[in-house]
Parts: sequence; structure tokens; C-alpha cells
Amino acid sequence: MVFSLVDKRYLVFNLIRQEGPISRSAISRRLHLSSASTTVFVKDLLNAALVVESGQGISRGGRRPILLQFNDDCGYAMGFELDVTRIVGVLSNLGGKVLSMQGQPFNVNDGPASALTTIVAMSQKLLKEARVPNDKLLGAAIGMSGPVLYEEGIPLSPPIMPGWDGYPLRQQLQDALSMPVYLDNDANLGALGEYTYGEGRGIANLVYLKVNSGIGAGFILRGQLFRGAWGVAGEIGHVSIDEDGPPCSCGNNGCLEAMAGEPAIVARATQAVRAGHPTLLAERAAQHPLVIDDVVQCAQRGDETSRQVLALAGTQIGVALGDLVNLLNPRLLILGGEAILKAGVLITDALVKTLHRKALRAASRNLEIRYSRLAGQATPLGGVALVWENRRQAYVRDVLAEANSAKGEDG
Amino acid sequence: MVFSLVDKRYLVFNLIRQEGPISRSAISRRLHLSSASTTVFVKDLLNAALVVESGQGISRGGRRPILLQFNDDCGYAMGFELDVTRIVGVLSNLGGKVLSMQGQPFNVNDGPASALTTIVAMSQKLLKEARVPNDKLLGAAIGMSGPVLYEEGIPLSPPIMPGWDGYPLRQQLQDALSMPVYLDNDANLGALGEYTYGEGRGIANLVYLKVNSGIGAGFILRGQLFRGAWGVAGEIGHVSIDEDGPPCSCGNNGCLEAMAGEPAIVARATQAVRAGHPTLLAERAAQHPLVIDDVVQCAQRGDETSRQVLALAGTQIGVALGDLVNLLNPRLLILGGEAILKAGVLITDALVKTLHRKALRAASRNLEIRYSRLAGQATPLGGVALVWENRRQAYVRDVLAEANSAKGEDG
DNA sequence: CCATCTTTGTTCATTTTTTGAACAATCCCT
DNA sequence: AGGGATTGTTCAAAAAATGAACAAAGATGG
Repeated sequence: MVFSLVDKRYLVFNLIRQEGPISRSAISRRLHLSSASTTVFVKDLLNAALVVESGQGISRGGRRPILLQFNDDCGYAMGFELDVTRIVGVLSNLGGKVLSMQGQPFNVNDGPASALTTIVAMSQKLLKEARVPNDKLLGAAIGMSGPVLYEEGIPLSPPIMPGWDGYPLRQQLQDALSMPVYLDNDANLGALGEYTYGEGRGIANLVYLKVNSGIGAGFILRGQLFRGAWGVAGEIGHVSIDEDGPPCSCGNNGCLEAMAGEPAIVARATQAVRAGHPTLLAERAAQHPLVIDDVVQCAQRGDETSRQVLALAGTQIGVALGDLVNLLNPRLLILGGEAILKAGVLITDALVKTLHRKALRAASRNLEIRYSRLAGQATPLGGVALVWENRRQAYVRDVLAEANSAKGEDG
Repeated sequence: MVFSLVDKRYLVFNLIRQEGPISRSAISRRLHLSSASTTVFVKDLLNAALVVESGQGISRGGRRPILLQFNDDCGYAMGFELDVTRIVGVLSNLGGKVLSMQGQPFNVNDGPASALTTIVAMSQKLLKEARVPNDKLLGAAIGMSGPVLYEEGIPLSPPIMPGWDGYPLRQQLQDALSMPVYLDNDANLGALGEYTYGEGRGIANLVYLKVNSGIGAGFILRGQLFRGAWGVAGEIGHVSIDEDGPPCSCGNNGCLEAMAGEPAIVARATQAVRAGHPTLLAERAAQHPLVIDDVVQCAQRGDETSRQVLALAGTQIGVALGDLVNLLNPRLLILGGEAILKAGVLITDALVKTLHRKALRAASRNLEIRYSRLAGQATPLGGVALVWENRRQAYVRDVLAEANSAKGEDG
């Protein structure tokens, strides 16, 4: 949108939204507007309930300024995470405050039509629970594993989800819910969620890493979600770690995902048991097929084999992230996804150490590394943020116009 | 620059610049302006000689439109490439047409002060040769190998240029030339050059790869040069290829640059000769230390050893690029730098093959791969583009104001 | 504690910007 | 050749933005 003549009210609104609480005089200075204009614009925004006055600021040697803030409740949106094993849905206001949440198991092999039904049912529950006025609901967004044709809203040959390729998920759901729907990659939405409402607020260049069955990354570059030319950016899970490594669902060998994703971690642990290593894992393996929690719990109890398995995964992820840092030089790296949230330092100690060894000092010197703050809600809340971003300009225009006409009729 | 209330004349100017030749009525439609306003704005731009009328377009069933175009000669700028072995300078108009060019050998060990003197001398020659009015010269930019603190204009601990760390090159040159000066990484400027004037015109997501002594990449993402948080983005030369590989100047082992840069290629060729392989290289190596041209020439004459050495480099670069494509999913990959321009398919055949094998099909399917069009001028012309980008808004404002006041005095 | 100086925010007449509408100039199409 | 369409200009009228005056509120300094 290089060429767009936007309403100045919208610029004022965005400034308040991003830099609020802020006073009218600060807005004038920041946007090179006269104080007279600012007064008028802000009046319209207040009238439309897009912003609210929120107390007074500190004096700078004169009258105390009246602070203006974005009205978090001027709209609502829904966000869903569509995983290989479950679906999570969230309804929140535009400030990222969750009003209702739903989650239930799901089997990716049931196919996209089944997912559709589930999501529709979930959204009805979410709406019922939150009691949000219909005209204030801006839309819904879904984050799913694997590459997505964002514009079209279609899953793109997902390596881990055969059978989903080409299914018009966005269009179907849009028809079913009769509201705007967006479809994106889960790591992309995770990044957007953390950037908008979580650990990465206001940090223009950040990478969000998501480790569970798959490994994916989402990039916020120059303050915007970066999807690449066809929406396939961030596929760090298919970066080459070891040419001679195990085969990956994508057809190559030794991809990061095939080496350090949850299934790979579990497989390596199982293998260690079979090889007869002395490990706490053995007795569990005798009772049921191992899962990631077994490995983490044993490691937490000091089991050396489990620790090594997790640390190795951390090291391998660290190698890939070192390269990534050399390429993108982000300011912040946010670590998320179930595996990392469960295992914590058991994975990330080795990860961070390896990253710093591999990356150029100039690129990693000032890099911050933090855990996801939104945890399991990162992707759904990223969906909310995506809806808000997409609909913002039109929504603000409409709300302003409506409030304006209502005022005209009153006076 | 999210919040900037720009003059509408400037928006019209930019539209003409980027999408010209374009008619007044098309501008009106595109920017949602009335035809009356467009007439006035264009009149001002014509008056200031920022745009020119360039013939008529085809009729769409009525009067034929008058086409408007950016006036390439409304300003000029200089761009320099500061390499390990030489300095190249270019003076061109804002359309990228080179008016004069200078090049001379340089030894990086002579230090930054020597480079400064050389560049000042070169710029005087360039100016003398091109005879450009002083008030139309917008500034100069330098692209140098290694990471650069762009904002500050200071080389940042360059692995291949010890002794340059922290030298205030930009400030020094700005004082010496008394015009705005910018300093950036050479691959960054190469990318910007190809994007603005070369093979990547108008392609919003592209990667420019530069292979010579070092290996670096420049990214155009969403139509803008991407530098990362501290200007260190694009350091693909220090991506890990082989943990057990030869040591790199950065301190790690097996970086791409240490495996497939020019020195590495030459070293591998030399080693093959020493090992007694039957190769055309042997007789050359007896006369002088081998250089890259020897390897390329022998390969072109069918020497198998030389071919293998170059192909191996191509394969290794292809691995790194496969990862890069998975991460950034660009639309276009431009291959440049001396080594690639000299060796051509001898390197790139293996490179392209490996890249497609390594990258996800979804990410590489529609990727285009082309050779640099600007060749040795990519980085200098990127400098011109950088100057123009940085100074554009202020320059257009000034030129408009001046033309306006001159007109006022006349009438 | 009071007078003075600052900063914030509003109001309204005035200035500047932008537009609608009428019109002239071309050109296509039948 | 003439009706219909598109382009581009002109000018009075409408809309948007501002400067200046002023009120409100607080800091500062004797």
C-alpha cells in the first residue's frame, strides 16, 4: 500500500493505538498537525468510541495533558490453531484480552471437512460464551501447520498433512461463518501474536520459533509479518542439518524437523531404550509407547539419557538458528511450541549455547532470546491480530462514518 | 515512517516514477484524486522538471492520454564499491544511466584512510568527466564487504578487514565531499542496484547473491532493502556447511565462505595439483600462484579437475541457498559477483541443481534464478539508488518549492 | 502564598486545499 | 459523418486545515 491517501483521523487513530497513552499535543507534534485539527480529529474518534480518555499525564511545566488510549473493546475477533492432534479456539477483544477459549482433540487424518465442522461448532460456543455484539465481531483466522497460500486461503502441499492440499478452507469457513476468514501458517500467526500482544510487543524485527511435531518459524520484519513471495517463508524445519540423517516427510534427508521435532526426540529415546542404555525411560517404555512428556519428566529427574536426547535436539535447532541469525539478524528470538514450553532449559541451554557459537558475533551480540509469553495462545491470538490488521482500515472508516451520521441525526 | 503526512504532489510523483509512463486520468483513478487536482499537481511537477511528458498513449475509446514519465535527469548521484582488492566508482543519473566510471586497484591492508583519499580523488574525476550541475548532485554511497553499522556509517568488526573496525568512514567522507554520504554492505547495495535498475526491477522479494573473495547476500523484502536489526542481515557466507571444514576468518569452521569463496576454490585447485592429479592446472601452477581465472579457463578447456572444483563450490553454495529459499521464499534469485560472472554455468549448474534438491518444492517451485544484469556495476548503482531513496522526499520537496517560488516571481 | 511563565486544549474566523461541474479536445465505432 | 467515450482544463464552490485568541491548569521562584 505505497499509495494510499488515508484519512488523517485514521493516522491519529493509529498513533494513539501504537504509542498511546498519548496526549493531544503530543499527537500534534508527532504528526505535524495543528492543535486545532487534532482536537477535531480526536473528538470524532472519541465519539466513535474507537479511543478513550484514560486519566491525566504528568505536567511538563503547565497544564497536565489528557491521555488518550486505544479502546480495546471497540471490536472482537476469533483465532484458531489447527494442529496435527487438536484444535484450539479463542475469542478476544482487539487488545488481546481473551474472553472465551475452547480446545479439543482432533485427528488430522479426518481431513479438512471434519476440521471445518469442528471449527464452526467451536466458534458457536465461543460466541455464546462471550456474548459479543454481532456487529463488533471483525472475523476469524486459522493458523495451521505447513505452508499456506495466504491470499487464496488454501493449504499448500503440506508434508505432514496429505489430503489437505488445495482444499479451499478459507472460503468454506467464510461461507459457514458469514464473516471474513483468513488462513495462515501457525508459526506465522504465533509470531504475529507475540509481536502484537506478547513478548515481542513493539519489536520490529523478531523471529518466533515453534517446536512441536513440526518445526517452523515466523518472521516479523520491519514491523510486519513476512510471508515471502508465495507464503512459504519460515520453513526452518526443512533446513539441512545432516545430509546422511533420517528421511523427512518432505522427501529430503536430515531436515531439522526430522532430527529434532517431537517424533524424532521420542524416536531417539525409544532407540536408546532398545539399545539397552541404563535409563529411567526403560520402565515407561515397557508400559506404553513413549511420548515427549516421558522424556521430559525423566530428564527432570536426572536421567542422563533423556537429558542427552533433549540437549542434542537443542544443539541441532541451535545450528539452524545460528544460520538464521546470520541471515536475518533479528533483535529478538522467541522460543515457543509445546516441546520447548515443556522441556524449557533442557532443550534451550544447548540451543542458546550452540546458536552463539555458530552465529557471527556481530549478528548475535545484541540478540535477545526469550520464551513465548502467550504459550498455547500465541497462534490463536496471532489470528486475532491478523483479522484486526486486515480489517482495521475499513472498520475504522465504517465506525467513524456511522458515529458521524448518528451525531448528525441527533443534533 | 508509518506516520507521515506527505504532500500529495509527492505521492503523484512517486506513482509516476514507479508506474510511469502513466496518464493523468490513470493517476486520478489510482490515487482516488479528482482530475482537477491531478491536473494541478502534475503541472507543478512538470514546472519543477521532476517529470516529463513522453508522447501519447493508446486510446481507450476516446481522446488519447498524454503520458507522464519520471525525469531521469532531475538529479545525479555517485556510488562506490570498496572491495578487498579494488575500488570502483560510478556517477549516474537517477535513472541509473552511467555518465562516468572509474576503477583502480586497492589494497585493503592500506587501511581506511587510504581508501578515503582514493575515493575523494575518484569522485573529483567522476564529477569533472560528467559535468553535472552541483546543485543536482544528491550525494554518494559506498558498498563495502563485511557487516556495516548502517545508521552510523561505520564498518563493524569485518572478518576480512581487520583494522577497519569502528572507523567513521561515512562521516569522514561526508566532510571531505561536503555532500550526504551513506555506507552499506556491498551485497546489500548489489541487491538494491539490481532491484532498482537491473534484473530485479519491480520484483518485491528477491535475493542477490555475491560470490567473490567473500560470499554475501542482499535481500529486497516487500520492496525494501532489508538490513536486520543492526545491519548484519545477509551474512550467508558464514552459514555452516561442514562442522569439520576448514577454519573461517570469523572463528568458526566450515563456513560457506571458507568452503566456496574464491580463495577456497583456488586453494582446492592448488591442492589438487600438489596431490599430483592429472590436470591442466599443473603447468600454470608451476609458473605462478594460481588465481581464479586459471581454474575457470582450464575448466572451460575441459579440464576435469577444474570442473569438479568449481562444481563442488556450486554444490556447497546451492546447499546454503536451499536453506535460504526455505526461509525467505523469494520470487527471484540473482547470481552475481566476480566468481559467478566469470565461471557461469561451471558453478551455477551444480548450484541450481542442488538448490532445487534441497529446497521445499512449495518454496522453490516458482523461483526464478537469473544472472546479475548490472555485473560489476551492481553495487555502485545500488549506491546511487540508496542515495536517491534517502534523499528523495526532501529533494522533491525542495525542488518543488524552488520552482514554485521562481514561478511566483515571474508571474 | 502569590504573580508569572508554560503547557494543554478549545473555539472560530480566515486561509488553503480539493473538488464538482461545465466544457473543449480527441478518438473510436458504426 | 455523427453519437458515445475518454482525457484534460478551468473556475466557482465546498471542504479541510490552520492561526490566533483565549481559557484551564499547573510549575516555578521569589
